[in-house]
Amino acid sequence: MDAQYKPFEIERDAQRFWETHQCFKAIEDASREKFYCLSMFPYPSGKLHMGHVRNYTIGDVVSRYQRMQGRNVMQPMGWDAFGMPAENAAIQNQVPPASWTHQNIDTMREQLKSLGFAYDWSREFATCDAEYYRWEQWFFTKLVEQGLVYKKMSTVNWDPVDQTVLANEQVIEGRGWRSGALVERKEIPLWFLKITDYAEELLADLENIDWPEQVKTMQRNWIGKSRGVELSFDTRSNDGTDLEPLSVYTTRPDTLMGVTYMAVAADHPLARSAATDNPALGDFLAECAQGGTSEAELATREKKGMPTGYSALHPLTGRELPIYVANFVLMEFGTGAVMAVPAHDQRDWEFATRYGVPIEPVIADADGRTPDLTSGAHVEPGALINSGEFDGLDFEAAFEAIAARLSEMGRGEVKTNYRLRDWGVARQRYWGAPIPVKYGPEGQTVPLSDAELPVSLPLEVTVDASGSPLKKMPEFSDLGDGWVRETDTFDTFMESSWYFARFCCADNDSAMLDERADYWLPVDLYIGGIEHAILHLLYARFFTKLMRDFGLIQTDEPFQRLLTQGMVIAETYYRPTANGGKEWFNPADVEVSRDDKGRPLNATLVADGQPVEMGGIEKMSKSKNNGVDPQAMIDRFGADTVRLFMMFAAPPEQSLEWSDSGVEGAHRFLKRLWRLVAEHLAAGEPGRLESESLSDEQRELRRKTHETIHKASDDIGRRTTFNTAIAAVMELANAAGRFDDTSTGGLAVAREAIETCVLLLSPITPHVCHALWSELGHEEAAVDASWPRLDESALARDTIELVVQVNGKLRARLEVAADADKESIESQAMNHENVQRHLDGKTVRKVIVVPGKLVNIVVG
RNA sequence: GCCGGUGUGGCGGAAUUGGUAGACGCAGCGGAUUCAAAAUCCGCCGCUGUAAAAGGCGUGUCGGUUCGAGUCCGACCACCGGCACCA
Repeated sequence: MDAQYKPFEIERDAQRFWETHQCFKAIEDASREKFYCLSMFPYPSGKLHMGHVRNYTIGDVVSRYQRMQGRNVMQPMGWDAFGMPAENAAIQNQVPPASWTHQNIDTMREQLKSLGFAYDWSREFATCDAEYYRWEQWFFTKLVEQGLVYKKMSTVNWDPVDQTVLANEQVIEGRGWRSGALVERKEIPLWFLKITDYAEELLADLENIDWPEQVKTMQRNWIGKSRGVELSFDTRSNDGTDLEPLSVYTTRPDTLMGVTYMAVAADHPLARSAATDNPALGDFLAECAQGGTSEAELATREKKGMPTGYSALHPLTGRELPIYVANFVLMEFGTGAVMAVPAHDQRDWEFATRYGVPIEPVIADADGRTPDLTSGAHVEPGALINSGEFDGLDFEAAFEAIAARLSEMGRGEVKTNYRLRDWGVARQRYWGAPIPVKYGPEGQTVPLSDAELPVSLPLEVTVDASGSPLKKMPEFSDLGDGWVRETDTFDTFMESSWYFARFCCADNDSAMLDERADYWLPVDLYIGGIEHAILHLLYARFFTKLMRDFGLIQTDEPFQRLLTQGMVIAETYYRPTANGGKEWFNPADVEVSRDDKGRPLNATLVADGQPVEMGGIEKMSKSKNNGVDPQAMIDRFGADTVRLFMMFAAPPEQSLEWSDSGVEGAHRFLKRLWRLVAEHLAAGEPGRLESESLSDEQRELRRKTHETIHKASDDIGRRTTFNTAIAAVMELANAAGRFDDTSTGGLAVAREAIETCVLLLSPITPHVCHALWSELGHEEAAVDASWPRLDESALARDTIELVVQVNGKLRARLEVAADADKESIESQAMNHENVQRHLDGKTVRKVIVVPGKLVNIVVG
């Protein structure tokens, strides 16, 4: 064989082989166990970035591993092709979003192919294809018929200069990112999907899926199930006339006697009514309507309020309570009003302290005393005080007693509440799937019939910064006879909520899904960024249940197992600029000098030799100019090296720091592996492996081989810690390299070790393993080889090493027979010279023997 | 602000169920090979200490549980992800 590792030839040949033999075309076969492996499909933003490479390498490693386990594997790929960046590019470069998107797809498809991923490309689609989104439109009309869709007023970010709706991302410090104008909150009618109808099932079914606990916890908290009481307060205007009762929800009815004021949202009807003859309040409401709608912005805003002059009557005492407007109460949330108990809620406490509202404790502290409220609220539940007949009751009893009293009076009921809100799916944008609805001359709202579908998006458009182009295209929106089309498009989360199902039967042009979906679903392993832990993953779960209830599929959950991969990060370098900003330099253009211990001293720009500042390690991004181009790395080292480095440098869930020298190390290992095989083949023909009559050295290498099979199988199959699997294979390769027994028996043991290395690595570095497997004389291609089988008998040992501790500190190591009994281990440990030194003059109080591990002698 | 996470040598990380802290790799240092360099191979490599041992210290900080804590508990600090129109 060629003594030199030539990655480019090898990779070209392997990829050609897989393509000619259609190795990765997945065919439904009820007699075989299926494995559906899916990585989150990319948004075609231009070029592949390192985050994609990491995501798709993980998926490919698992797919190829499962294939070697004998499973019928399906790994598809497609494009999440609708979204804002295409519109932004269109505004900047005067390119229609469709052609920009398709060009990007072509570029990125080529890049994916150069990485050798085992995709079934026959299932590929882009979500901007009408053949895809027509089914989404069709399904939406069915949901309308089912009563799972409705239209209601909702708040959006309004740019008063560009006259357009802005995404939260486009609101920077309360201003429009293009116009710089102060953003206003504006109410417009929008389409909603009733995800809240499924809140309970979305919560309960988390028990049945194999997801990271942290993701499940985030989803649970997002759904936010709580048990509380909904109650109403009578209200009066400042002149004493009765108004509509004010309804609130509380999870702490036990604190009811401590309510000292009420707070309503700025857009609550009560607030609006109070503002009609109160200009100062009107100004405050206008101030509250400024800025973005995002919860992060609202929650970090300075908490402000103003009295309405109206009052509420306490349902039990009849006491008059002032009603405030507060900028932290949201109309979207619950009833848009809260009862405030400043003694036992920190936010209420801060508000009351600021505005001089009374703070009255009604819950005792842990010692049963009146809590100290000088520096904050006392939020822990406890026994009631200052609450009349309810005094002394604990949280549970008080909850029930007060709820029962309110219920008797017809003023309130126990209620289960969810934090989850319905899903607003309408966007006032062009580059998305048109919402299939029309409006009649008498104000009718009618979902389109099957015959009227699909509503194709017109592709030749001029996009500018002022609103949706569809609104300005009568040829699209005007249907004649006074009928007009809806010009809003779907949230792009709609497309990504069911694409995994469409991959099962992407070629069906007469139905959304067919029985093939039931063969492949659920996805056995789904891989993607942790940033999708809530929204995308929750919407996809919801959509799955909708499709199930409509009879399209049978599965309850889309993704049985989930792997959330970490970010790819890299060092940043900059120079301060004259205007106080920073000019960022790409790590590829910077050289770092180090001291004699390898610590970085300083960095210089290669181009001019002048120093640059080190800005710390950050997520790879355009803004910090610290992105490393995957293509440049593939062109330099080959795909296998890039894949190996990405899998080796960190476990998949953690962030991965890019390191050029780490990549070189990975490349070096592949060269060494190549040479290992070449030298082994040159050493002669191995004989038969006689596992019963091996020398000690042969037995030791063979044990290492099978220990490695054991570890790598567990690491890849169960733990998905590819880094430790690779480390184990490196150890085995190092051991095989040191092994210089060239007898026919020795060569047989070496052959087994080397073939094991090649097979265990083949999911990770498939090209080089394809070539090496063939060099090792196998007719069958590596891609069709089975995963190595573990021989338990090869793991047996005669002696094992134990450590001896004295008071928990390591003092000696012992080599003992594997079957040694406790007494002999204890006496060997006691008699060890160094142990004796530490026992000298002390009394042995206890000896702990952990079989196979250690002995701890406790002395005093 | 709220929800979730992370923190171990000069660096990436390993230690899977409470039981040897630092596997594997990178960087660095020393040597071999070479006319020389690259490549390759061999050795050393937490801090401190010693002639060499022994020993002491050490997993963000402070405290606790335990024969034994990177791992469990409490408080704190720093950083990261998400917060419903970025995808």
